[in-house]
Amino acid sequence: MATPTARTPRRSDALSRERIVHAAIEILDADGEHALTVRTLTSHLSTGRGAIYHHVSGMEDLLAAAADDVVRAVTEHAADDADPSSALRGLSLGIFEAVDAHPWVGAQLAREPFQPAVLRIWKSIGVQLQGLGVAGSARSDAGAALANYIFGSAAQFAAGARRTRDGTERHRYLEALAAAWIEQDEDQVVREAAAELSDHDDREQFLAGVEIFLSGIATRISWR
Amino acid sequence: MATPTARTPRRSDALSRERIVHAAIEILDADGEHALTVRTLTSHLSTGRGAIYHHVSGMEDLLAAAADDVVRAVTEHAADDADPSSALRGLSLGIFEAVDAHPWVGAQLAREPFQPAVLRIWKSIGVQLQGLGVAGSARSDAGAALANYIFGSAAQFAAGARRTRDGTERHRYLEALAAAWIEQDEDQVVREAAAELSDHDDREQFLAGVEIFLSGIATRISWR
DNA sequence: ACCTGAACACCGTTCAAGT
DNA sequence: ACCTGAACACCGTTCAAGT
Repeated sequence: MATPTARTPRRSDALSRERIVHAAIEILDADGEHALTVRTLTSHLSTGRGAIYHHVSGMEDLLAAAADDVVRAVTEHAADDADPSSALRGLSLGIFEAVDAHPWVGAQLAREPFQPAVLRIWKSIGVQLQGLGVAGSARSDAGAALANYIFGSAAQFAAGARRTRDGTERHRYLEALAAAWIEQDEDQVVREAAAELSDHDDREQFLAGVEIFLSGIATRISWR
Repeated sequence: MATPTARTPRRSDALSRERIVHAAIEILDADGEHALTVRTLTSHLSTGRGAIYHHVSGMEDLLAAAADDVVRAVTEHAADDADPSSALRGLSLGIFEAVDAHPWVGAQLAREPFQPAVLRIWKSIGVQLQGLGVAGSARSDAGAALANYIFGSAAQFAAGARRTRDGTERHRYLEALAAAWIEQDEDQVVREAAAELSDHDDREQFLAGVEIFLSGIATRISWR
């Protein structure tokens, strides 16, 4: 008996960890972190509530796997660059842009230190620091400094990106914030910071921080 | 008619924002972030569920106020130091120690960029950078770099502190983690990082990162 | 004004029952 | 083995009713 042609309609694919993680990323990207619940996920996948627990251990595992998917794409690219310093710049910027596109990743990276996505970033940084000739505990220290700077920045930017996805809304939001800030505290340092706030560029500021870090490392290497 | 003596038993003080925030800190310190719910809080205060909403706007406000209480104690101390660099070291270490004592603060600082505790830290850093002679957008950049490094570190350490409050448990945990890590990835960089992991000191590593940023900032000042 | 506690509209996870 | 969906044990917030 002849089997049906290749375009036999397979109305629902079997559930798998991969399909679940992709569905989670879709929901997170479309409607944000709050929107991902077991209920929205299983309805998106047209399946029963308990079904996902055959493939992921729970919500924590799912969020970690989703973030790892996004981060993997970045760290794989970063390995291309031959110069360690520019590889570190590229890696940092890649993570910044991934968080900009997927704000939930920023919050997730700060949540759990030993999740796969975080280990992946630590390793990428470590490889490049090795290329710079930093070794032993100096490498751990430098790696931790850059990684924690990236995670802290990612969490802060993510909160901003969540609130204001378009530019003009963002500008208005920051101006209102700066005004409220000055009203609360008249100190000159606060006033100047508020003035910088509404037209500063997150991306430029983030990269400036990476340069500060790289300068700091370079100084300390030359001390040895 | 004589009023009763001063030791008239007032069995329950009136509710206030301050009392609510203090009760929240007690619960957070004693049993961790998961333990703070409107139900545990109101039962701790022997009051009705809705009562707290007369004094705080909700859970987010409450957590932000609790973190601000802890951070305020640190930033007030940090202003004492006359030398800006050592004031920045002292401020950083103070926040590290506050997070060590109150791990929930680490998670909270990464959650929301414009909460009072975060603004307080930004301002303290800004004042000291002004003392170092850093001005304009260089000050924003340097301030953001150090602040985001502190926030990222705080979130990572907090997760560790949450898991392992005593030293031997911690050491065992890190050794198991290092072993799992090596098993998953045999790369030499990972192997070396794992070897550093189980006997590294979070506090020393954090302070090493502060030095890297201070070196980087100093280098860039001398460029101008 | 302040407080109460029931009601509302949700959560993540488990598990007996089905296929 | 994989999936279903009801049940369980929770959440934060609101609000009519009390004082």
